[in-house]
Amino acid sequence: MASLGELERTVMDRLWSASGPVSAAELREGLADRGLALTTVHTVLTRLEQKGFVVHDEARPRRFRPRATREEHAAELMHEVLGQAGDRQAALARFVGGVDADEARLLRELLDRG
Amino acid sequence: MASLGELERTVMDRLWSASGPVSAAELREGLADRGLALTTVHTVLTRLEQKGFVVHDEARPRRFRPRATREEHAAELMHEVLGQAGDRQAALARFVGGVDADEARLLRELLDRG
DNA sequence: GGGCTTCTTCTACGTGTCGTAGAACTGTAC
DNA sequence: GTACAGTTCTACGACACGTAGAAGAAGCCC
Repeated sequence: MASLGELERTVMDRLWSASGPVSAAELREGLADRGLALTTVHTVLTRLEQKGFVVHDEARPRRFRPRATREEHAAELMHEVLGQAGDRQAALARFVGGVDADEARLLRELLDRG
Repeated sequence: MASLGELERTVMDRLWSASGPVSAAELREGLADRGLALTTVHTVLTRLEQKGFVVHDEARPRRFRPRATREEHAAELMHEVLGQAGDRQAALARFVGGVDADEARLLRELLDRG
């Protein structure tokens, strides 16, 4: 699983927070504090696309969006981590041992529903 | 959170699989197929220690062990991922949506026990 | 349709991390 | 106290990432 650099992560955050597809120029505006060149934003987007985190449409100012929602992505990552855990059940046990009461309640609900 | 390189991960795997603390020399034997120099193993262990994954005792052939079990580590990582998920509940929902029946059963048990 | 502007792609460079290990130092055992 | 094993220091090549200029492609206006 490819991990992300600091700017890459920031860009993903912006994409996830956005309400829809975003152009490189718009992204750059959102990151104005960093004073990045437009090409820099493009490069990062291209790399994120190569890694499978981002897709773009064919419209002329290209618009980029995350391949998955932030939550889908988190869930995927969690499964990935669990998969490398050796004893999955022990890892799950440790994991649920660390969730707070509200989340435990939510988990019970979700399990009953499914 | 610092992520690991390929050899670093391999070394962690060996440490997690070991029954107790392991010296650099023993580790090197276990990785004999790679034909690594002892200093290489030491370097990797030192870096893992800097990153907080490994600790060593003060005995003279230093013995290294993981700071946490593989499962503790996985659970920590899962919490970390969850923490960056934005909507934790949505992420949890996605997550439990992806566990198989056996694990769902186990989760229910664990939640009832806690 | 020819040029100006904007967007996209290609290429490159500096820096940091990781795999790798020699050199230098330190402790242990006889 | 010297030889040997173990440890730390230092370094270097490769690759990823932040960064961006140069070059190429597309749209726009007259």
